[in-house]
Amino acid sequence: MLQQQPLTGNGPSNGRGLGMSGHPGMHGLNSVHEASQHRSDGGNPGLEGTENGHETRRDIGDILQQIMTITDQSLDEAQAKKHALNCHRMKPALFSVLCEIKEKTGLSMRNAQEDEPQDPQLVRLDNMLLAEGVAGPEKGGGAAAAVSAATSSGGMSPDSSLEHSDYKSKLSQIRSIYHTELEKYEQACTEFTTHVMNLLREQSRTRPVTPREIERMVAIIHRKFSSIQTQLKQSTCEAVMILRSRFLDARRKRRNFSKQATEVLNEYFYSHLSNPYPSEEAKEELAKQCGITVSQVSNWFGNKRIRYKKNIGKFQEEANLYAMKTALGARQGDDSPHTPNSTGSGSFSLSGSADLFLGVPPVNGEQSTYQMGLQANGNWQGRNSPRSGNSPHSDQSDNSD
DNA sequence: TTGAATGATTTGGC
DNA sequence: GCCAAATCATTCAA
Repeated sequence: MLQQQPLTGNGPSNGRGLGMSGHPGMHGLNSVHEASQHRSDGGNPGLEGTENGHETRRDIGDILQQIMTITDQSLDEAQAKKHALNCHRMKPALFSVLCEIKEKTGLSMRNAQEDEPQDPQLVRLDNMLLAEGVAGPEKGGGAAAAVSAATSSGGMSPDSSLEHSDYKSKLSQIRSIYHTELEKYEQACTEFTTHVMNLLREQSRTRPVTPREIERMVAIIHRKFSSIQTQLKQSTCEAVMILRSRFLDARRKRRNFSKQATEVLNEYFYSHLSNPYPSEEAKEELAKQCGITVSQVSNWFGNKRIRYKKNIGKFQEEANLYAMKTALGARQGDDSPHTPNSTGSGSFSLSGSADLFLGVPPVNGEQSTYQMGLQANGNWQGRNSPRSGNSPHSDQSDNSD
């Protein structure tokens, strides 16, 4: 992990005895040793406490000589020698020169690797986790997203609140695990970084370790831990996706409408059999009464029309039932003040109009499609095509089309 | 387990 | 954007 940079001899002291061409580490120091020996007037190691330049050079030669022989000594001797070297008065000067050389050569080699842009995949993962309410402040984002998704697809059934709380609790679990793991990684990263920094500081007593080098090392560690975090984020995203598909897929979670809701819809359908196309306003009203969405009302009428048309005979009994029921309601309405919800039809104009009795079979039991509101060509009465400009609703003045 | 019922989605026309 | 028609996917009763 820690690399001793080759000292190439491009430093400021090149040509003055500190040229370290071609060999990393101690080989470089060997060159220093040789060079200094050449320039130390045949230098005699061991001379100390001198005041002129010659003796200074002898000092350097002495230090280098001691460094070169330190590995040949026993551990105790080496420790003692190391201590002596650290206390040597020339040590700081030599050390700073080595640092300077290393800094220059190291920077030129590594500049290209730095300041790399943020990983776009990580950005996407972060955004997604934020949107799902897993990352960032807990504000019910996931649950809100769940509700929004379910509503937009028309899948909000009356008993969906239980499922949402289940979804919410599962999402909360994922969130909790994610944050615990993230915290663990961050803690491990901090601990490891501190450890490495301490090691480097310790090593800096015996080899040149620049602050820049420490910074770079910290950056490398952070990058490594960041890649682990990316994996964690990816797994979390997958878990959220699975959760979403399990809880929020409208098809998967289809629920039959309540009996009362079906009754309301059927009542409207059979009382408007000649033209079973509720206006936007009527759909909204029906949706309100049934506790479903407008799009669900549209779906229901779409399905009902097509299924009714395909098999009128099958729906005959149902049609009669609702026709009689509504007629009865209308008659009661004549006798007493009309109660909008008495038949489940709310404020609709279920006036026992002609539509109503189109569904009642003739006495002889025969039933024509015309009487059922369907023309021979398969179109509904008053509705030649979906794009007809006039309102298809015989008893509803509005037409949102 | 099976088949009918039913709500949702897709496709194509207008 | 709404609708018809076909289809899918799930629920539910036998």
